[in-house]
Amino acid sequence: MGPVQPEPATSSPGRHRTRSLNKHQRRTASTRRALLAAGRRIFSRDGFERCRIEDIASAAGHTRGAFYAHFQSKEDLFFALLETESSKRFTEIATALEHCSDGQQSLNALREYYVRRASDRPWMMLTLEFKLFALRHPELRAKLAGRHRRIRASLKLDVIDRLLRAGIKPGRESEERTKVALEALLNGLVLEYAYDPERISRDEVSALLEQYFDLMVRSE
Amino acid sequence: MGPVQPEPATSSPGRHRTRSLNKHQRRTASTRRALLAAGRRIFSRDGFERCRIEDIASAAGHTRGAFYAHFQSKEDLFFALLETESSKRFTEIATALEHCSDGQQSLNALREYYVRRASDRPWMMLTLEFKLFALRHPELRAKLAGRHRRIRASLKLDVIDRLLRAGIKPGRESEERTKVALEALLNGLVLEYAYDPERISRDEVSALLEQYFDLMVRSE
Amino acid sequence: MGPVQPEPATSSPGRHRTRSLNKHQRRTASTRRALLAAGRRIFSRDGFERCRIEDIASAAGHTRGAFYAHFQSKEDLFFALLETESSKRFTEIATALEHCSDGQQSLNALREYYVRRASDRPWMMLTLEFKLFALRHPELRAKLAGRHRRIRASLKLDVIDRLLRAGIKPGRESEERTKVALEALLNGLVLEYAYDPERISRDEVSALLEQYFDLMVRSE
Amino acid sequence: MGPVQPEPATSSPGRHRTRSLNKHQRRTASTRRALLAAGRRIFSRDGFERCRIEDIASAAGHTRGAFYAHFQSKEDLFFALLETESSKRFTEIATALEHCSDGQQSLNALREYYVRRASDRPWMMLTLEFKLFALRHPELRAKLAGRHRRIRASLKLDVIDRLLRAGIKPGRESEERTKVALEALLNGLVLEYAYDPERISRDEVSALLEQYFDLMVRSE
DNA sequence: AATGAATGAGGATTCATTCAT
DNA sequence: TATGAATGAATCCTCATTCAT
Repeated sequence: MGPVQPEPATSSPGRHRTRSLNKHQRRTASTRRALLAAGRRIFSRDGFERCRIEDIASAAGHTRGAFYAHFQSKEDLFFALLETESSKRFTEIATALEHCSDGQQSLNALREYYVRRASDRPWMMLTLEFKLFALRHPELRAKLAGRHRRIRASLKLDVIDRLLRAGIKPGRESEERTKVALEALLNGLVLEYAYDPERISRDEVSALLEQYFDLMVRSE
Repeated sequence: MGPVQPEPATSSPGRHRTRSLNKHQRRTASTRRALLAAGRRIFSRDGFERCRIEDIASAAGHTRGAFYAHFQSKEDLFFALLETESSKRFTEIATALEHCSDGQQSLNALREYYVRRASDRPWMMLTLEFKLFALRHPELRAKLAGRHRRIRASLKLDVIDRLLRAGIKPGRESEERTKVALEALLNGLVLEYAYDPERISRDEVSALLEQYFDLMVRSE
Repeated sequence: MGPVQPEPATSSPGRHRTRSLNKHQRRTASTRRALLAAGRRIFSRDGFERCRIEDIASAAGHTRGAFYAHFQSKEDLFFALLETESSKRFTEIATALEHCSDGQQSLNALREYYVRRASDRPWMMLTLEFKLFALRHPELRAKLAGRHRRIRASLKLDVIDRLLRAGIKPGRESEERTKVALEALLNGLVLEYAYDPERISRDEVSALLEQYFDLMVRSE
Repeated sequence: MGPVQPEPATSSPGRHRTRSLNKHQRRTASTRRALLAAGRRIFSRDGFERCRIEDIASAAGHTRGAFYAHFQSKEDLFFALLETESSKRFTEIATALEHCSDGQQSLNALREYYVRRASDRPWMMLTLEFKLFALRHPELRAKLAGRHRRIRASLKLDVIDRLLRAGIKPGRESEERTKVALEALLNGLVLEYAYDPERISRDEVSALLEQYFDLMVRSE
């Protein structure tokens, strides 16, 4: 993706062709992006089984044909979303943490990021969807888990681990356990809030998440 | 058929009919029960959209026809499950609490019940399924919520509310908020455990639940 | 049917059994009658293909089981209806004609009967249904036609032929052609009236039938 | 694809798209036509209830999927047939009448057209089918009648009314009544002929229709 | 004879996917 | 690359018929 960037205009005759290709490429990439965005929205709204490819395509302003020009199958888009969207999130955290000078600041940034994730309902629902998908397609569980692992590995997220290790009460919680627990409450609360917003408010969700983060992470 | 009767004096035609009906009824009830049990299993395994009626029927040892003799549609069975299974759970708690003599005992029973629920994966997955269903069928959300409310109302569960009110740290948490939060973590952890049992163990799940229960409920 | 009538009470011990059987028979016959009546109504309302056996049974105040105790299949009831209802009609005409002393009176009776048939919509629709059935089940057409023929033969309807022969304009129309034409207009008008009663009134239907009868039959 | 073009100057990309669309459109239209033709044939042969969509599709040389790409349901095709076929007939008459110079000629054309309609059995059976459908689906009767009315209105058929008014015996018959009666006999005779061609011949049908037309329409 | 639960074949419809353009 | 018609497998649901009672 990176090295494909063109060196600005050298060969005059090839130039037109190159530009035109770039235009094509740009259009292609934009279609793909649109499909991914639509997939994110429709998958999270309707769920993997229920959503129709036609709906995704038309939400992206295209037709089924465009979909199949970019993705092999419904599943393929689903996995592509896992990849791109997961990367996006992880990059977000990494970027946020890079701007912090000390551990305390980092921990605060992490806490804030954690709480704010609850507001991205589409992504939360999609996350849920990935897990449900894995549960219901045992034969693909390994594949899904593998991708997940690869994504994490490709982004040096050990920063978080180190942070957590620094933050968590010594000897009481493993980082993994902490992450799972936080993830679990986040998932659960978002679902409850989506299910019945009158039963619990957005602010209450935030407060509960903060409280739990502090319980699980803060040293004291 | 006739000579099977030990007391010939009372075998009036009316009685015969009654017995025969009972046999019918017994068979009917047993089939319905089998279908509900199968539905519980298959729904929680495959999800509402993905599961096929045929699978439910044959898991119950019957054919599609039998299914339709008892339920109008997949959705109908789904709602019937919400009803019967929810009732079953609530009755369980109520029964457990009735056997307690004081508040402390009751609180312990509640805590134990809460943690144990994590082991009933089918029911937990089904619960998740109900919520997802409501999210994805907005037109049926009201119906679902209404049923849920009616079920709760029909079982005097204010005991729990009173208990929680007694247990929770004064002024910090409402009972409703407490219940939602506990439900959320339970749902989330069960899902994570189901998704990847190697990432977190059953004991860790229990420990996290106990810890959170104590955080949310115990007065001090 | 005729010789089945019991000789009134001779053998004392058998008597009870005979009576009881008669009761049974009477009830049986009554169920059968009810099913035939219901079949007539439902077939003419919904058509052969569309109507459900359950609807017929419940219209007769019974369940599917009773239906199958009396008829082999849907088709069987249909043919039974052809038989009983056709006989009923033919008997009606025959009876009406028997009470006439001369040809003119008979012709008038016939004319009146013809016009009045338009009011028996169920029977007219059923007649249509028989014809459509034959058209759509070529393999059963012969069977249907055969039954029809046998029914006619069993009732000396040559009276009508003789009458028509006397009435119709000499040398212009065969009796068969006359009968077909009259039947055709009757069927067609009843259908039109049923389809859109605002387009043509019941009185207009009668008037058209009378007019056509006179055209086709009256000598002068 | 490109070099097939004889005139390279005009083959702009826009044009290519237009041609390509036309080919698509042509194929689409042809499939639709084939389905309508097949529907006409199969509906009239088997009836609305009895016929299977698969039979219609394969009679058109396609599969079920193609059917659903063009029509929403069996009913949808049925209504489309009502529309296209009715229009076709009405256009036929209108065209025939346009070529007539005086009233007498027009009346003869009308008479001839009326009698000839009896030979188009598929259309006659379909007409019957529409009426039966309306009778058996009361909730759709208004819709059907509405369509029928709209079709008639869209084709200035008052010519016929004027004609009939000129032809019919003064004061005796309304045009509407005349049309209904003629339609009724036509329907009825076609059905009888289809039911048992040995009972009445095609020539006899024609003769009866001519005779009735003259009775109902001719001034004298 | 009558009930009604259960069967299972049949048919409508949906939708992921292919393919000609 | 993108379109959209067409395919055909998959699945819901209906209903004639059977069968234990």
